[in-house]
Parts: sequence; C-alpha cells; structure tokens
Amino acid sequence: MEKKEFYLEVLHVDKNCGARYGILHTPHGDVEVPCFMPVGTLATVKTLSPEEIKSIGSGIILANTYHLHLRPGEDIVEKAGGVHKFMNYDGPMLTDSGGFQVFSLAEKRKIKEEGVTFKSHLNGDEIFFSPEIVIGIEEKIGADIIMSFDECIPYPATYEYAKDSTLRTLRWAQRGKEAHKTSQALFGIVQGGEFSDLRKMCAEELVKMDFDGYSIGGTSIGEPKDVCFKMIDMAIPYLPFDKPRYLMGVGSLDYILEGIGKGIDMMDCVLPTRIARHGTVMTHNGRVNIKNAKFKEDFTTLDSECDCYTCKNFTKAYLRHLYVAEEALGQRLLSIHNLRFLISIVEGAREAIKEDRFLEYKDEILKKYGDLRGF
RNA sequence: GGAGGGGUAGCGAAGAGGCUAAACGCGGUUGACUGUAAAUCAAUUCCUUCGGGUUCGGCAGUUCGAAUCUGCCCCCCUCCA
Repeated sequence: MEKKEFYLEVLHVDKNCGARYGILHTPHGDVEVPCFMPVGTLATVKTLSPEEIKSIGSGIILANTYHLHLRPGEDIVEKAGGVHKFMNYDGPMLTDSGGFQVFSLAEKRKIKEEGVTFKSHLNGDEIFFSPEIVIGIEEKIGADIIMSFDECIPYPATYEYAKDSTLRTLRWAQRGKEAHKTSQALFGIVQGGEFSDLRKMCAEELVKMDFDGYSIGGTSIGEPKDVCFKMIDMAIPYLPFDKPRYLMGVGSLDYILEGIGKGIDMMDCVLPTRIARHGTVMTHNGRVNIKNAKFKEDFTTLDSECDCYTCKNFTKAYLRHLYVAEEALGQRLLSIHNLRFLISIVEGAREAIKEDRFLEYKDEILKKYGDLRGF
C-alpha cells in the first residue's frame, strides 16, 4: 500500500438524532456509511464467491488475524500479494486483530502484560500474540483497515477486572500504534465493560493517541440489549466527529438500527451468514426456518419484497430441499439472502438519514419486522 | 433334504430374567446462533383425555416378574447336498 488515502467524509447528520451519512475512502474504493460488513474470517465470506459478495451490495468485508495466522499463515498471504489478491477480492477490507479470540477462546489462552499465549484450537501449538506481533501480521495480510490488539472483556465482569483489562488494552493500543509501519488505517478499540467512567477514559486516551478510526468493543457477547446500547452511549461523546466509528459484533436488525441512530458508521456480525448456514433466514415476513416441514411444498419465493438472487430465482420448497439434502448451494443461497436483506435495510437507513427521517425509518422497520428483533 | 445364524421402535443396531418404553447411530420434528473452535449445538421422536395404556415375528407356557427362559408355528440369511 503506497500513499495514505484513507479518510471519512461525513456528508450529512440527521437533524433529529446522531445518525450520519458519509463516504469512507479506502485504497480499495469508497464505502457508503453507515454500513454492515459481512464477516469473512478465513479470507472468505463462508460459502460466497467475491462476485456474490459484491452482488449483495456489501461495501467492505472483514477477515481475522488469528485465524489467518493459523492457516494459511500471513507469509503465504503476503507472498500471494496480500489478502485482496489472495482471495481475488478487490474491495475494501478490514482485519480484526484476534482480540475477540482472547474472549471466545478464553479456555485456550493466557493473558500477560506482554501479550496473549494461545493454544491453537487446531493442533495445540503455542501461539504468542503481542500488540506488535499482531500489527506485523496484519501488515502482511494487507487489509485496508487493521485493528489494534485488545481484550474483548467478557460480560459480566467486575469493575476491577474491567479496569485492569481496559488499561492493558490501552497500553497495547499504544504499543501497536508505535509498531505500525504501513499506511493501512489503524483503529483503536474502546473497552471498559459496562462502566461509564472506564469507557470514557478509554475513549479519551485512545483519541489522544490519534487513531484513524475507533471501535466500540466488548459488545454483542451475551449482555442484555440495554447494556449494549448504554455501552455505545458511554463512548460516542468522546469520539471525534470526523473519524469512523465501528461497533463490533453487531448484529441483528434492532441493534444495527440503534447503533446507526447513535452515530455508528460501521458494524459487522457473523449472524446473517451463520444462521443462513444453519437454515434460518430473515425476511420481510419475519424469521423463517427453511428446515420446517411446512415448506415442503411451498413453491413461493422466500421473500417477495427482496431483490436478491435467491429470492428472484428459487422457491422455498427448493431451498428446503437443498438444505435438507445438505447441498452446499442451499447454504450459499440462504447466505446471499440474509446478507442482502440486512444490507438493504442499511441502504434504506442511509437514504433516510440524508432526508432527516432516520428515526421514522427506524420505527417503521422495527414495527414492520418486530419479530426479527433479538436475532 | 441337511447344518448353522437371525427376526428389537420409521431404518440400522445394542440388550440375554426385575435398575428397560427399551443404549447408540441414522432418519423425522422443533429450537438456538451476535468483532466465526460453528455446514455447529440443543431438545424431542410408541399411544395418551398425562391417570395411564400397549410394545421387542406369532401363539401358548414357566416365573412374584419375560425383549430376555421353554414349546410349537411363521419368515429371512449363509453353507452343504
């Protein structure tokens, strides 16, 4: 990556709430925000080709540092010419740092000041991740945006635990920033658990370090909805207006809309792709489990209001057949639908923000798809 | 014709007198999934008015008690003629 060409252009803020519309400029193209980012942990949005990823209107996707380090290894990705060339995807990309794996693989790691020692979930190998090492791996992978190494604090956590962890995450952020050599955009991650003073402190300290963007982490890990929403409120006031704000691990329809209303620009979640692979889809008629026997002879489309490839071409009976027969196409078609469904809702949100009617839009969507809440 | 082996829930397959409405797998049904250890996991799967009722090829026995023991019958498989 040559010259720095990463910045957020905020074009409009809804007059009635914090929601904002803008363009995120990256070396691999512009992304309209707010946006939802499909998760492609192993340099693939599971079951989808790069063409399909683009066809669902996705502006940016993520991959994961921990998982790509384990296989194929960042050196191979680098030799391939970077992750974009490796996976033949030329759109904007972001790599998560492995901070989430500090949480999700808690039984297989030890945290120390220097960094985290993991026992590989694949073969038990010892893997050491320090903030500097993580940045080095992310530089080799070569995404447009890279994340600082952090600890995603579990919920619930005591104040003492959250404080110690957050202070360490801040030290790691500083160390990672100092180690960072490329022009890739580097984001800091606001932790602090559910404690407002810690969230505030963390946000303020990160802003002092001057990152290219800021994430709100430690969300969507099993905490009640109102706690998650408060965590967003605790950080947003301290984040700079002109830098992108990324709410990590969110998610479902209601969380996404709530985040957007509070001024979040980017979100990601495995939910739409995971539940699709497990047979569940979000539709304009509510939640549908394609496995259900009632769809055996249902020759109507999945969602008549959806413009995705799946809904334009296939019936529920066929999708159910594919799923039940464990044909890979079934999971792929359902993944296409779920991502397109969610992304089209976010597209609608962007249009609404431009016209200062985001709050009405949000109410309308939540009222219409009320039973999609809590996904 | 002779010699063996076997028939257990939708299917496959354990069980060899009470702890067995019957392990386990598949299939069926339902549900969960939030910076992906996840094409994974969980529940349920004889009938029931939830009191109970009826089951392990069939019938008849032995026993306080039988899928399990005995007799006869029916069916399937393998080998030999």
